[in-house]
Amino acid sequence: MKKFSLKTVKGFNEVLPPESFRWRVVEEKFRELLEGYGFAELRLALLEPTELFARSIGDETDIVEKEMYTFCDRSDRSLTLRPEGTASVVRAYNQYSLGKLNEINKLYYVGPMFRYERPQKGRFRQFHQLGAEVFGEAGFYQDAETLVMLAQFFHELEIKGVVLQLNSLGCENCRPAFRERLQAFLKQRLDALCGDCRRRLDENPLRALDCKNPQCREAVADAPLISESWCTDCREHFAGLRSLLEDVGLEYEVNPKLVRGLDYYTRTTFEFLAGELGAQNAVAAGGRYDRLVEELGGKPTPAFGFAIGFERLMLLVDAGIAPLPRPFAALIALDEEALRLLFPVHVNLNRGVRMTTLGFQQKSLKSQLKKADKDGVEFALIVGSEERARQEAVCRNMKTREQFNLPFVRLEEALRELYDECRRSS
RNA sequence: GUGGGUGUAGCUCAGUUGGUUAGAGCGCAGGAUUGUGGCUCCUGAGGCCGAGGGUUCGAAUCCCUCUACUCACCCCA
Repeated sequence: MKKFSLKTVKGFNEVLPPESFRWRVVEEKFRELLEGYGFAELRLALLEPTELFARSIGDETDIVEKEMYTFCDRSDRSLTLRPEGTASVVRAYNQYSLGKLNEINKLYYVGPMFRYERPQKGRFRQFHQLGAEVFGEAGFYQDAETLVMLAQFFHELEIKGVVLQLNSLGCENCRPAFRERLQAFLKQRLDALCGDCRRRLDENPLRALDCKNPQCREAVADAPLISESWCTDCREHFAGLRSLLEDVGLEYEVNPKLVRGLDYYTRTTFEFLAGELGAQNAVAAGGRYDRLVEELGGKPTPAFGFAIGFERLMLLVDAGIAPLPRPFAALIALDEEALRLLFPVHVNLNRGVRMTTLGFQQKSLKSQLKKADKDGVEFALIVGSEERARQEAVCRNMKTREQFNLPFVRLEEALRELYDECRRSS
């Protein structure tokens, strides 16, 4: 490998053709689906005041503690490249009083996020998320609609083997009691816990529940479950969601130890897991966060949201889902005069559709046909001195090898007709 | 932050116990056919063998350091 001194920063992910075409197709499907459900796009700042993330995601989370790209600008303000989207959406919701424009707000976003972690499969420092948030709906119908919509997205992309896991973290009324119970339980088993879990015992004991450390897993195997502490409202919310999902036939697993790494979640939390992804197996995740809008200075507003990891999603999407765009015909000029003749035809045909290619270097007919074949065109239109004498181009069907003549005066028209004919028959 | 693996052509990789001028496939360019693609054949371009140091008569090969990439831990989408 050649050594270049100028290259991308470690973990900063770039998307090159032909992969970029596939990204576009998948992103377009996401937009169509979301907009069909009444979501509107939000294009937000990538850089935010650091305190926004500290207050929303939580001071004690790994993201805030050690994964943020934080720096001071020239006026010594602490800024952070967004590590996730929800905080910014909520900030915007409050800043622009979006709740006053519509009672219900359904918003989505697409774009890069930044976390300073060691890159590995399905994980980068700059990565991309497709995300959405709904504000103003407290009931479980909203949870169910969003989950079904996500399942439909995976179905449209023909992704198999994605499993939905569900849990409920309770609410401000019942979670504190559970926290204390869990803390008491964990304190009895302090010796069995890993350093991280011990450290988080006071601030965020719930995290011990989904710690991957084998010893911790064993220690919390018979820990009290949050479901035992749910208040009536939380119990009804979760039961309502489950029965709705069953009504529409969306399969799921309840995972009572599913705890999200961000502090703002209440009640429903979920992950869509894909075994193919290896260690980073969550392709989408999210949940309900009924307190966050208020905590960031807005009016009390219930909310539900999710994010999909774009890179991880693309690892699951079969290449066949997004065929590469192919030009329809190759215009082949064998000399300078032919090139001048074909150039206007070329530029007139390629508006909005990839109709033609035209080589400017007047290479041999053979090499131009070879190129046309590689491009996968349907027809090759050849113009050289013989054709100019006749005022007719040779048009070659690349599949059947049949050739016929097209008068110069109606080249554009004839190519359009051929194109329409091909599209009808395919 | 902690481990493991790997760096040889644009890509995927061979390269024997250390031994002359470092190879293949694919891709790219040209030709076999003075103007007809896919198959075949021929030719060509393209390498500081990741970098630096050491051992040796001699290093892609052995040793050390660094670096990049990668997988995993942690955590997350």
